[in-house]
Amino acid sequence: MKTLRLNSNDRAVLLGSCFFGKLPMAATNAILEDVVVSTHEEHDILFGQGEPLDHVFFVLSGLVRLYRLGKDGREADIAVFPRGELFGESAMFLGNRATANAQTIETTMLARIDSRKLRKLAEQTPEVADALMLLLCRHAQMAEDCLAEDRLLTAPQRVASYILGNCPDGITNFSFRLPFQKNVLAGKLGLAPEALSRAFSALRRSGVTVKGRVIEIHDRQALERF
Amino acid sequence: MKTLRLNSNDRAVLLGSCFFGKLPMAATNAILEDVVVSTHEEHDILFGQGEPLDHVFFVLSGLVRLYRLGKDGREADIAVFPRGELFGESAMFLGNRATANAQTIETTMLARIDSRKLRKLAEQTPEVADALMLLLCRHAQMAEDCLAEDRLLTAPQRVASYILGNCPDGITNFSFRLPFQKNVLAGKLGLAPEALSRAFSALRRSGVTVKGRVIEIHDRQALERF
DNA sequence: AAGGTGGTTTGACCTCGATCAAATAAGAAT
DNA sequence: ATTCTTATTTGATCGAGGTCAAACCACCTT
Repeated sequence: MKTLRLNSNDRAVLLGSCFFGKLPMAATNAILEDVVVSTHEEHDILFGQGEPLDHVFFVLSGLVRLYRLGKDGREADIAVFPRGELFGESAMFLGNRATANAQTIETTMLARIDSRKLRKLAEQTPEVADALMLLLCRHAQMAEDCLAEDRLLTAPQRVASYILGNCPDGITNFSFRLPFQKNVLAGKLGLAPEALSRAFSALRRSGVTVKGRVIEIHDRQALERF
Repeated sequence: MKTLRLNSNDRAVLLGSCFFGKLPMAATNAILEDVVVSTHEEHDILFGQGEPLDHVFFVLSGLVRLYRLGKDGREADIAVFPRGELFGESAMFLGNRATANAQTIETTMLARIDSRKLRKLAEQTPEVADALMLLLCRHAQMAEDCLAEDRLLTAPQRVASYILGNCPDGITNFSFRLPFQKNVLAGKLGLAPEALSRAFSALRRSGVTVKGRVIEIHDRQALERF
């Protein structure tokens, strides 16, 4: 891990992100003032569950996985964060202890924001507090969505739902590229890689074609019915 | 459903709760000023997923279940809220639309707080914003915990974990009464009632006795190892 | 081209928990 | 207490998905 300073491309990513995009310039500048940038190899461990954690992380590039460990060493993914996402914010409200493990999935650049400072800023600036509340809310929704899908849908249905979530409404014919390895998608959906593979082949009958990382949809309706 | 005004017992529950307990008196009073109380039969539907929702709910007494519906009509519980808990806050940040269905599990009294007002108050009062952030964070954690348990633990392990969550640390011999029907516990743990029953009987071998709603633990260690 | 290396797929098997059906138990009402 | 109704338990069966092993494939290096 090497630490650097923000370059102009980093600034663009930050300013274009969902969190910073809505903040007043003054607040953004105050936060960015003493941000630290760090680069990580793939599979770097960023922090572990229960460890002290006094920053919030912003993904400048790459991919990060949040997960919990079972007693037997098995891992359960809680969330995956691509570029432009902020994570680790819950530690800020829970005694500065991480509530999960975090690991980079690929080479990644992160901006670290001091949580004490962010929190103080939230106290003084309603917009910052509001952005934080929205962030927390979105993360809660992500977890609830996952939970509901795990409980209500079969593996092929979860995959169909993921595909549809990447397909603009009203379009029947569509194709896109997975933003990560199938490996990772499997984890995110709570499946073993084998199960994901079988789910894809089950969806082939509903007009889904998979070539490497590229997914093609030929019949949106069929997918929605699945 | 009948609507009433706050009586003194209601006030006590509100003031003693986790959310209101930490607020400055002025803020609490401002919120309570135009709270509306409603009473509900068991199994009353409070709101449905996607419907407009412009309050936040506080449970004065009774029990409320938050759940999502599958295409086939099956239900997946997201959370269960006993007396003293606040719920429905996420709608406030997501366009005033409910993100799940809510139903009373038993006869229930609710206090309804106008979300516009609460939000305005959060803007003006850092303590209110802070309490809201903590609430959102706790709800996110609940969902993440559930998700991780679903993915990492078997049914008996999840039940063991639930029991341990109700047992003070360091005590080996302990007994408590379930705060709701087994039915409800099953839903909360993402199990069919039959599976919960079988899980209990599997735990009998680890020193857990179940008589009606009363759970007895004779060997905490054994339960933790399970 | 040959050989690695690691991701993905396929096959075989097995376990967990859902489901359906039936038996019991536990409350509630009379 | 007796009866009625609603939980809970138990039994039997079945299917989804995990696991292990092996085949396959793609991409990279030499």
